[in-house]
Amino acid sequence: MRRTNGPQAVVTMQQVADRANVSISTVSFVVNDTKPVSPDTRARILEAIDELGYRRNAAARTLASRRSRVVALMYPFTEHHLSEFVTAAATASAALGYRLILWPTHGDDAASEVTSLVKSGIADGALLMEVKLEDERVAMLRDAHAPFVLMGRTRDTTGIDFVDVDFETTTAQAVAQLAELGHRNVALVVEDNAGTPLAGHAPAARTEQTFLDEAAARGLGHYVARLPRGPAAGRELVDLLVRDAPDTTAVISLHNDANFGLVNTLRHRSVQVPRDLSIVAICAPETLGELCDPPITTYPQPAEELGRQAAEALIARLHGSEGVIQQLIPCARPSSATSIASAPRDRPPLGDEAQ
Amino acid sequence: MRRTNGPQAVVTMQQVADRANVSISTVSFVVNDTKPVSPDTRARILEAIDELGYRRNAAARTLASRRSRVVALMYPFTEHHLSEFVTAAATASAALGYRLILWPTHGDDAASEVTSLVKSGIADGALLMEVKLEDERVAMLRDAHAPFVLMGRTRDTTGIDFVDVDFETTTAQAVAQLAELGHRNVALVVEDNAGTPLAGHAPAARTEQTFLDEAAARGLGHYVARLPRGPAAGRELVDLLVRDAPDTTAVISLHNDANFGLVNTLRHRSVQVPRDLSIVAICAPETLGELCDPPITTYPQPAEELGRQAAEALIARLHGSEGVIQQLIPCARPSSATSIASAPRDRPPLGDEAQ
DNA sequence: TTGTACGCGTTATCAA
DNA sequence: TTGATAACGCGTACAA
Repeated sequence: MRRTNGPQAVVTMQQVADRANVSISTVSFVVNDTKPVSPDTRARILEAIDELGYRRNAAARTLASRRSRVVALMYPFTEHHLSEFVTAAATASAALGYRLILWPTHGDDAASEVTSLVKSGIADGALLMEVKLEDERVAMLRDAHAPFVLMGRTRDTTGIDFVDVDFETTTAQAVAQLAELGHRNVALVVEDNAGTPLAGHAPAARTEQTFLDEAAARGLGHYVARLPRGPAAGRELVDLLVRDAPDTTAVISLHNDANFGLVNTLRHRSVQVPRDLSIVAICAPETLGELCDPPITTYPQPAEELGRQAAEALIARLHGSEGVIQQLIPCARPSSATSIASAPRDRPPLGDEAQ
Repeated sequence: MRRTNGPQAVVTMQQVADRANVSISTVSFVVNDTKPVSPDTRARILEAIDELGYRRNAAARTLASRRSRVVALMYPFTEHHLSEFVTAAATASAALGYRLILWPTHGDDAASEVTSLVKSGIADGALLMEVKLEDERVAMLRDAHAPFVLMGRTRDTTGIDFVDVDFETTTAQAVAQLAELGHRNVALVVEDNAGTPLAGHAPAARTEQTFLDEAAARGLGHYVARLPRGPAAGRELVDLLVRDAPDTTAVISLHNDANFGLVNTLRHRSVQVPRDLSIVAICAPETLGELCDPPITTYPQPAEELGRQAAEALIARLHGSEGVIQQLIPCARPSSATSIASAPRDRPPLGDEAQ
């Protein structure tokens, strides 16, 4: 950190060497543990380091070694909720001697951002958030021979390192769980990102596809609602169900905002959860379901795990590990089942309840 | 970014100079706009830069100029919700040519983290989150002559740059608003961080103090609940009110988790909001209130504003600006008032309602 | 086991 | 308006 002109000066390796009566390279060997050094010179050097408060200068190390020991986290700057996996990634990186730098990008200047990230030498590699099914950043980074790991997946993942939530497995589990409870008509709600910078993001698409496949395989009636973010989503979902899928007896939600409005609106319409309608949230923040009334059964997002594994994968790659790293992490099983129950018998269609 | 051994090589200033038939210094003058250069040599240089895809090397710039153009965001790594102001700070920094690096710290090794941040030269300055009333990081950074700006405030702010939410003004406004509606017994709920890494954090303490002062000045009965985070907080709050402050007719909440459980529990007890009890949330995420049922009137947190101003203040300081920067940002006024109303007349004490 | 010396890619000072 | 050149602090090949 730059100091305002004060008494403090930068302590250099040379000063440590002078104080310990050795050469600068010997200090380097000790500090980096790159060559054997006799016990007592090592001790003298460590003592000098301690007395002087010496720390290696990051820029000089980077310049000389051609490695910055920094990884960048690229994400669209419209994404406000940098949640737990950011911290997890930063913490894991720190544990491995790396630092995490935030790299917010506009949707439309991602190209130049990638270029400047790559060419400036600021970071050794990148973690990519909010990955789209077709993501231009991937080709750019690969062309630049820049190591990167996706937190997410593109459509074609051939030869690409990624760590992602296993939406497929989680969705299939949720559908199976509901089917076993006798539900015959299930609905899915996902975020609609069309027209936003997140358009084309993968989680909703993958979940929807798996949902349709699983429902079809089990002969279930199915309905998919795509709704924009925001507090109104839950109410809109109920309106859609009433109009287009009134026989629905179970809802799977990949739409965090909708959960609150959903249970609240159902209550106002005297639809009892889970007696009349089962609800299960997938890949939601762990505590979100408990804030609803009634609490919503949740397959919690593996946020910490995903952030940590992504950082560790990238750093392993930076350290020369070979082989493609492709890690899918399913959401944990719900810890409670308050909002799911057996399918109701002879329940009237949604919208026909006594109001 | 380091490249895996590939065809791409680092393009240096010297290569640009060679191609444009000028000296390396002239390239530097153009690139940094530090000295006037004749129009056509400038044009030749820019062309060469473009053709070669040249970018300044960050480490070399840092080493030579002794400025990294990086600012660090220090925060306790237990804080999972890096919300909007982190992105705001990162975006604002980027707009000014700086990068933001995440610096998660344990509670107990903050000392060594500060030291390494300062001495490594990785960052030019730091933004401090989750500031405590007595924060050891402040003295350390000042002793190291390292520029920093608090996102928050210590108890004694003499000569310290900070940007903070104006909890005092916001709290006073909320109390005044309720008093004008005739409320005579008001309660405050804040997060209890005793025993957590956030113990001693300032917002709760400042809000509580202002609340007590304002209530006393207006002759209002008052009650303060300090509750740990978590989904159970709202229910516990109601229990406390029933037991210790049953005449309360209005609640001010600086406890985001509690809001949901509060309205839900009141509903179950047939206490109507706002007819029987008014609720107002202060410094909460803008959309949080709308997710409750009924929606909670909210003084929204100035997250984006705070993050941006903090980053800009720090960078201004790095650019040599003089004078202490102390910026207090009040929360905006609520955009709706669905959960506040005139004080009820002759309402029975909480707990005595028909269940 | 330790020391010498060069190079990393810039910035900045001084001269031309 | 341009150019030469000395730092900046460290890593590392090579020499001793």
